[in-house]
Amino acid sequence: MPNGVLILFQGMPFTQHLIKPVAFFAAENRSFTMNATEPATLKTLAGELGLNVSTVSRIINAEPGTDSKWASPETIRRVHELASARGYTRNPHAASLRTSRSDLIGVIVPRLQDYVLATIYEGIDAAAETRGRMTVVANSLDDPTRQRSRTESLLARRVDGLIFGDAHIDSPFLDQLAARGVPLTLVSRRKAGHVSVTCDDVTGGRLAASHFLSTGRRRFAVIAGARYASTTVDRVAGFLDVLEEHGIGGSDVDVYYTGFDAPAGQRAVAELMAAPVRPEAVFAVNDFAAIGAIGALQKLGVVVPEDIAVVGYNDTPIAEAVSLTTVRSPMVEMGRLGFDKLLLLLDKEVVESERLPPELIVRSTA
Amino acid sequence: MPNGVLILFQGMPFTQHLIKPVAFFAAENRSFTMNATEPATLKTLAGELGLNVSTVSRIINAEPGTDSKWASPETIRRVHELASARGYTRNPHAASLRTSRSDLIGVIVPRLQDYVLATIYEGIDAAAETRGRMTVVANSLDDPTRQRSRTESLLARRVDGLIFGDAHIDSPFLDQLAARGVPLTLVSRRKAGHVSVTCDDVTGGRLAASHFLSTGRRRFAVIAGARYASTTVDRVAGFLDVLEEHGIGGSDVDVYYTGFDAPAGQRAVAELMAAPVRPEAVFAVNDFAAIGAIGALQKLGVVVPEDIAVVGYNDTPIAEAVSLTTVRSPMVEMGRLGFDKLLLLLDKEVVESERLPPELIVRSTA
DNA sequence: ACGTATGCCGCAAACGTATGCCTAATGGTG
DNA sequence: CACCATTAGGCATACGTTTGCGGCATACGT
Repeated sequence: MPNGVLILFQGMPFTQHLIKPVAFFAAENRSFTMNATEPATLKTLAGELGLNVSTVSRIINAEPGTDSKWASPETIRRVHELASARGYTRNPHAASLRTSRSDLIGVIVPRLQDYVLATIYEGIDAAAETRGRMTVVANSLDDPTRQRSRTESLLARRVDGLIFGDAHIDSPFLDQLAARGVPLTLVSRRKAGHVSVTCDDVTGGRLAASHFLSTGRRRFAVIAGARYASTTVDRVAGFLDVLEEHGIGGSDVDVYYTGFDAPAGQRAVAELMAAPVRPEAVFAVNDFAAIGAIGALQKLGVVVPEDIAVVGYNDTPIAEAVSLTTVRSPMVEMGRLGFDKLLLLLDKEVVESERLPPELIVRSTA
Repeated sequence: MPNGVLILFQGMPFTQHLIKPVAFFAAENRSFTMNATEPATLKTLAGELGLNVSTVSRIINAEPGTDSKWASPETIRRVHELASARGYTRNPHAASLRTSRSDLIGVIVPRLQDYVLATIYEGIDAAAETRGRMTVVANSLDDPTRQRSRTESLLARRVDGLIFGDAHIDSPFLDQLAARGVPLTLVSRRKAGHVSVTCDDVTGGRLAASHFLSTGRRRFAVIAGARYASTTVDRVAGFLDVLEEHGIGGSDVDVYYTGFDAPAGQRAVAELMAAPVRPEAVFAVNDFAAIGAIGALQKLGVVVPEDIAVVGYNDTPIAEAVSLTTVRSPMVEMGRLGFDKLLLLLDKEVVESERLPPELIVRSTA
């Protein structure tokens, strides 16, 4: 048998994904013929090295920086060398069982199909990746029953904490969860009594209104989402505030609570064009609703922005593509911060909510 | 102390999420004062019931249908009753450690921001939910390095199998993975040698071409995505096939490999309008690219479809909103089937790839 | 009456890791 | 030389499940 030959294993049973190509050593009368069909564990490493599992465990878990006083530099080198040669990866289930920490974070969003939430989730996941955590995401569809059931199944998987992107401003669900001691943070939507990272949506609504006023519009419609979302409530409130400050209100502004997607925008247009008097400007609390609205308006022969101006919200790529004037919200950043704050919460630190500033992006629809 | 009083615990330490409200029983001289700060385990249940953990385990794991011969009906009732009273949920880490199965499925997609992949993932997750599995998703951004690293970290978490939505038709990565014995299936994109569930993209391309021909167009452009994606390759191939069958080719059709999103559509238009002669019809292999293209065309004063007709692909909601003619692909179904086939694979069954039929949806852009 | 089948359940050993507590040898100090 | 601190590890247990292998009754067949 040749010395130090590299043998590649193929077509191994599926439980052995983690085995990497392994070098056999056949020296003199002594040869290690470790059972290559078994994935490397602390025990197998320790056995080969003539060490105790506890020693190997401590060496492997030591911070790379800290000069651990648990072993000699030589031993540490040998351990790391063999570990990487055998392709050792810690069994997270065993570790979690021992430590009762899973390093898993659950994320619940209304729907990943929604670009906004998908982007926020990317921010969460990016932050998790840098911190060595993994995330598990679930769609609640904003349905209270599903919110509960998906939450319970994530907890049953022993996630360390939860991030909600689907908070309902009027539901006791999150309060009950917090009372049970579940660490959680909120992103995108806020709710009193919980740590949240949101866009400053009141300001966002104000930006839209101010822009319309500065271009001389006087009659308005708002295409709003669901009433239970703080995003809807705050954006509408900010918008109406500014109008009121300029003495506009009452019959000069109509709010349509339809939804956050393109079809919702179409439905809203169908409604508002049926009203006795047309608005001169439409504020949609979501880009997709805005685009749906614009599509419907154009189909009716309405020219945007000459006849009716439109402003959206979030500044998704599609907004840029169709040249939609919109309010930019920091989606990725909300996700990142939402995750970071949850981590602080898990460390028993005190954490405050945060509202990130929006920015008006003027393009050609308003 | 009152009898059978219901006590609600609030503000418990965060490790105890799973404890549900617990009923204390104080009867005569005997009173269970179980340690309410500890989550229920098989041991605590068994202790309270005077049974052995193995018995409780077998009862709890028995299929609800099968009349297990492991315990008397009365005992089974008592176990289930106490389990639900204590809010018992199995510790999945302990179970996985024992069985070396995690019931976790890893999913890797180019990017969840992409509506198409997000929808496919929803199909996967929906299927997983009905089978009692959980999924973990990661973005690869179609970057080979990230594909590998995200795959390895999912494997390190001991997923039972993987579903890829980002297969590169020319990369050996998946082959290497399969050779290591990792069970996997592909969705959206196919690759020779692996089980995949895709849309019949060749047919989809043919549908688009036939439609253009039937409305009298003779000069074409294709906005294609990345060359490494089978979706690009197949859709373009089907499109060109039909043209060739009608004697069209060569300088009468240009293919622009830009990307799958709206900005890619804009870039492609910038290129194709700079060419010496304009196309009469544009086939975009993705709705978002199509919308980006339409936006760019309109900005240049080109009227769609009179000057240039446009057909997209996938039939996303935004297509309906802007009245885009497109080829519908069964996204959710692809996800579902991709998951189901992986489960079959895990059961060592033989599984075949599948191509689902597309459908042309004619609206007003072509 | 005796052997066997069945119903009902317990014993004990893993799975792989983390961690509190020991120990043995070495080096330094007074 | 006696004593103590440091270095370099080992021992043992617990985390919560699952599962092969019994074991003891009672019922049943001959």
